Amino acid sequence: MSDKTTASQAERKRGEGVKFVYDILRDDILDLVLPPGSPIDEVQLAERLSMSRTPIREALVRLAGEGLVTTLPNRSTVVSNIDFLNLHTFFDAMTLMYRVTTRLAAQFRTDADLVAIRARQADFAHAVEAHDALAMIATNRDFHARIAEAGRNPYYTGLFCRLLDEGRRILRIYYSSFDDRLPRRYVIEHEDIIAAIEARDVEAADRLASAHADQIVRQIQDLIARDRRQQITL
Amino acid sequence: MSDKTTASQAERKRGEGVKFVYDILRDDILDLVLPPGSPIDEVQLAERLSMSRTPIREALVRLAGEGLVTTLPNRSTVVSNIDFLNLHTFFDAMTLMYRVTTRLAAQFRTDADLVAIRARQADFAHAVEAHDALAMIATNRDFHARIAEAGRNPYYTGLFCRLLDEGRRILRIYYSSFDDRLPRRYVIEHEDIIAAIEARDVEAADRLASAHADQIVRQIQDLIARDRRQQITL
DNA sequence: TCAAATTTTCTTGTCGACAAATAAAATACA
DNA sequence: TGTATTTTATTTGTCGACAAGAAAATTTGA
Repeated sequence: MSDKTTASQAERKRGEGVKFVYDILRDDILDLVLPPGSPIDEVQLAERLSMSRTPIREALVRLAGEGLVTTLPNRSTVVSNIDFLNLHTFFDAMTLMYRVTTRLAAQFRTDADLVAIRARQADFAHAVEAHDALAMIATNRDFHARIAEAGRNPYYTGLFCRLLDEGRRILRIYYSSFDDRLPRRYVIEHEDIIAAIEARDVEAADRLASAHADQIVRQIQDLIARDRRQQITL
Repeated sequence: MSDKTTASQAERKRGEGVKFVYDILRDDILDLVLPPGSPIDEVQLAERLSMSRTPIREALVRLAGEGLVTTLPNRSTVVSNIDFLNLHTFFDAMTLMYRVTTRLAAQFRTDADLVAIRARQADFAHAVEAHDALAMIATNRDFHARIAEAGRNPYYTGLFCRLLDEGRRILRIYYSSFDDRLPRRYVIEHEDIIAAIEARDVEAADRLASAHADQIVRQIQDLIARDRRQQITL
């Protein structure tokens, strides 16, 4: 389990209990520390975090609302499965949100947005140079989430972040197969997107985001196909 | 408050408590029985529904996840406000989801979907004939939600339903101003959309959904403008 | 030996109670 | 009279406990 759990022994402030459990579980689910299908035992969690079951249940309700966890009535709650059969719906929504949020960012971004976006891009470039696949996944997510924020449509941002998180989970499965050639292309594509947003060029932003999304979708599909071949050869 | 609350005296089955409160609160919020800003007293609710605070809190957490309720730490939870200043983000997302879901429905619908969609349209037409504005809002929502389901992308369906619900709240404010000429146009537009979905004509479905969305957005904007003028004359 | 029925164990959903945090009321002070 | 401070009251967040359901284990019967 996550290392943070051991630090939980320290006394927590009142009203932060739910958020505390929520964050731990969420991280563990997205990092696949808790892989899909893992049962979540309330009692066990309660004594490990040295708190009552009440805040844990509320955190679980919240996670269930985001689809990260599935609650079977009167039976255990488990980490939601990844629906590999219908991944195309995920890719479709992902691509659309990439486009829409980047468009809006080009339209509504402020200078402060640009600064923040560039900071995330720096983090991403750093992760790529360090060949740290996990950090790449996380920083890429933050980069695009920040662009979405600059677009200032909370409905899109909400769905997009959910999709990015789900993507984090999917990529995490195949992260071992990463090579270092493709990511460099991503860095350049990010730079192009930033340039379009800075120039307030909506159409260019749309085109670039679309291409970028296709790129990512293709990579994931390649990783899945490669993985499938490996499983067959074994 | 909702009439259903009185029926709550009857004994409920174990495991349905949360859903019970959730449904009641959700309906009351969307029907503006609980207008934006209304405080929600856990204790009061608990004794009114004759149950403990635990399931009520869990229902509130769920509602907070959907943005229908806002929880101020250590203070009361209130019904979320409608952000009239940023309604354009709502309209934008709404229009996009209308288009995307209708497109996908034209692409993936089954015959069973068509039957179900037609049934919803019948309900809608009935509500229009009866000049029942509230029923119109509800049946219109169900009609489009069913189309979204036929599109088979749960990410889109999820966001779309949220938007439709929020729209239900907004329309509810102005429902008194409805006239009976516009709705008939809606019925015809619905029929056209159904025809496009049946013919699997993706482009036509997109075009019609787009026009339909614009129509609805324009109507809401008109209602708001009219309301504003009335407020000034008063 | 295997299947059906029964018992046991375990987990969840709900409850009532308590303490911290905040809001409201009351008091003191200028 | 109006403002600052203390006191009271209300409401939330958390806790431990209990009972209903479901799964696992056991027994019974063929």
